[in-house]
Amino acid sequence: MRISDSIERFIKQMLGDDSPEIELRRNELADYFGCAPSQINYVLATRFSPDQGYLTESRRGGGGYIRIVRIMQDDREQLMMLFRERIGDALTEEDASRILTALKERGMISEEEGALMAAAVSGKALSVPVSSEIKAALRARMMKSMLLTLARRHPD
Amino acid sequence: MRISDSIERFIKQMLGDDSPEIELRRNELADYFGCAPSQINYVLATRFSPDQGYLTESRRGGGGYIRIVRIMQDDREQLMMLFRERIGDALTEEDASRILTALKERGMISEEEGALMAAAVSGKALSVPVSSEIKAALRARMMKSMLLTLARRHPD
DNA sequence: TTCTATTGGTCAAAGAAAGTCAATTGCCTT
DNA sequence: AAGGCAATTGACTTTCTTTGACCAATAGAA
Repeated sequence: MRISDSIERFIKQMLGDDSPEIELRRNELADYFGCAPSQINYVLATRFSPDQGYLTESRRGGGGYIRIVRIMQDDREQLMMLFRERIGDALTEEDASRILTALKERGMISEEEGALMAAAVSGKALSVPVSSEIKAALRARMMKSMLLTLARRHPD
Repeated sequence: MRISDSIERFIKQMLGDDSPEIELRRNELADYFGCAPSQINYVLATRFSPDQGYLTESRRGGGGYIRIVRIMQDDREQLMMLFRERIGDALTEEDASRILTALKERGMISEEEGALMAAAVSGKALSVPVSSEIKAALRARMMKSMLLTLARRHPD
């Protein structure tokens, strides 16, 4: 069996019912599975990506760690739907605005949160010399990242 | 557990209750935590800098001390200061994170808003093929845009 | 006033993680 | 058998922390 799959299973077990988030040492884990440390990053990238409903943060240096957060099931399903069907890999400012309005109407985000998110993806904020394709990709990533972050503490 | 974090917590606890300023002996503290005295300076530099809302003065020689003062400024003024002096045309992820921590500590933004903003400027959200200079410029613009949005709810 | 013990400051090096990326390997599929 | 995608590895990089050697200032003693 593939090591990556074992690591994936192991992490998902740790993330079991009770704890929606865990912290681990990259080197320890790699040691435990007898693989290269960078393989942990590979597993994280391929199986715990934002698009799959997970957030990861990390810190280097002494006392470093990797934290993995799983978004709640309910939120997750709704978000995945939203990600797949409305956001995808690119987003215009208008689309972003429409999505935010819809979320506000459904009471999923507050007025303030919506305003902040709109500010973040606004044309003004993104007025740097990059192509509009890249801007659209940026908006998509930012929206997903922000929505996941909110979902983390929004256990509906 | 990182010693620097313990020292940080310890100091913030002393500052927390009622006194907006405290005085401490560098050597005593280092002794207490069993670390090199210069580590106290490290903690001060990385966690109690002016843009994090703290001022420090000190005196050497017999009866020497380090004084740490939490500076409380008018919210709006604080935002403008950040705007002008702290955020220029470029911002690293770490700088952004420090600013957000400071804003949270002063109660100017909520935990959620901070997380939202951090998510927006995070490396993951910005992982599109553009140079790091452009990313830094983006972060600066986004932070300004979001801070302006916040400023609207802090009328004089 | 000068000397000295007592503080704190600075800076660079070493240590401790984690991240990145490209080369290789292995496993299907055709 | 060949091509392609997924997995694995390791060399190199970046970031954060800890330590120690050496420097600077100050109060008090001589």
